[in-house]
Amino acid sequence: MTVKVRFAPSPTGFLHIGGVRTALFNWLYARHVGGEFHLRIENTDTGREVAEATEQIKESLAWLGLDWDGEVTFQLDRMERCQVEARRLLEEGKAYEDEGAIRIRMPDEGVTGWDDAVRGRLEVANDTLDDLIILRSDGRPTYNFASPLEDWLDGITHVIRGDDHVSNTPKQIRVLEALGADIPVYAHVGNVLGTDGKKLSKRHGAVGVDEFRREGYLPEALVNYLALLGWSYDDRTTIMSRQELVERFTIERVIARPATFDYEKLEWMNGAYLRALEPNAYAGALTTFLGEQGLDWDDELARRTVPIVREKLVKLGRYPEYAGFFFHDVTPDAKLLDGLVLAAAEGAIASLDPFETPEIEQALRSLSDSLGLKPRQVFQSIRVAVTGTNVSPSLFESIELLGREKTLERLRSAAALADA
RNA sequence: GCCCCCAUCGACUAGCGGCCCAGGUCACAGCCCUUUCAAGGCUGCAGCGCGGGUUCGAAUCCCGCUGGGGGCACCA
Repeated sequence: MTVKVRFAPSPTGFLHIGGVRTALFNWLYARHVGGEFHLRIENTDTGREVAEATEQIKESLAWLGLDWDGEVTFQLDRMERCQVEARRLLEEGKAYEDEGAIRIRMPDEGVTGWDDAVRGRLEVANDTLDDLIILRSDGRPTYNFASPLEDWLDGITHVIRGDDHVSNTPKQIRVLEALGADIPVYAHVGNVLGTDGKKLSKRHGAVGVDEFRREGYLPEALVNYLALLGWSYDDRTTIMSRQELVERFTIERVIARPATFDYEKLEWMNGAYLRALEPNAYAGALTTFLGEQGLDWDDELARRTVPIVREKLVKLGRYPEYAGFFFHDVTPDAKLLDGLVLAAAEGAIASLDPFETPEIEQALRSLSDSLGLKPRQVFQSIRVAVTGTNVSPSLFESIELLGREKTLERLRSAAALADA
């Protein structure tokens, strides 16, 4: 039997990082076993802006590389089928009418249980189960009816979802039984928590996927990081490619406990991925990112900054402030400038030939000797003058790339600033 | 209030009765490299929530407590 899983977000907002983790686990499992991963939009509640949210969700998944099989389905499209099935249950005596709505009968004695793939045996006393409304008086199905019904129609074999659905599961199992459907395997993963220990939600700031994209995270890094939230391969492996993740992912190694999302570790991992990129791929990611940021910076120049920038950047979002001086004028802080040093530096490198890193370095080093100053004192003033900040990429290489003309120009105007 | 789930360093986790006076990663601290630094290298700090059992032996099994999370709609 082919494994079929689904990711079923409701289109009430943008895709959250917690939801993405759920989608990822489903996707990894499907790809691992060679099964299918379906995307279903649970829009039973005819909310506004459904289309926009749906597009956003699809775009986020696509960006992360979580491709789905077949067409995206919408719960709303199966409303009629839900009504047909509800009437059938009515006729079979498994459901009854109540104030215009239809309720399904739940057993009063015994327990409803299942073998959860991550939690083991779970059971709930049936007397805690109310007769669930499956069809509202206006004819629309409720979530706990439509969702399992669709799982059945789609032939879903494994339901991998968040912790918060545990209490829905016995209800859905009873619905499925009444329908005469097979019960899928359920796997309930611990929720992703914010730094405050609360379940991640819209109110927690930058948790939307598009937000991470805007900040310059690589999808590979985000995927790798998320995979490690509630799952692990062994006791020492941290960095894993998408392919390795697919090869190694099993539900058996998913744990039940909730996990706190840690931005710092994500940043570290993103930096690791960035540094591992081939220069060409790095340049591609960078220019694409800058384009998405609406920064109309010269692609060719951006490509040339890659070698001197890649070692230190943790996320692309830091690039504009770290390397922006290559693309626009700077306004250095006069307090950090030494007019004498700058004037001397201008003279020291004005006529260098070739105007390249080794020559520049040599010239500036002998300058600090002749001025009787420590290299850092000299270099720091020049750095501020040329890059506009005291934190920048390697100074000599930056000067080479910036070029003679611009460098001299900046040294000159900074010197003027310093004297003033 | 009722129901359910969870519980190892600050965070993510390994551990499925002896290999653990608990291993890895992030963070943090110190040192090194060095033209700054957000990078790199090395070293270090830090944990089995508490109390009872079971067992020759428990982070690992059982019970209770505490703590945290989730759910109790004609929401999804």
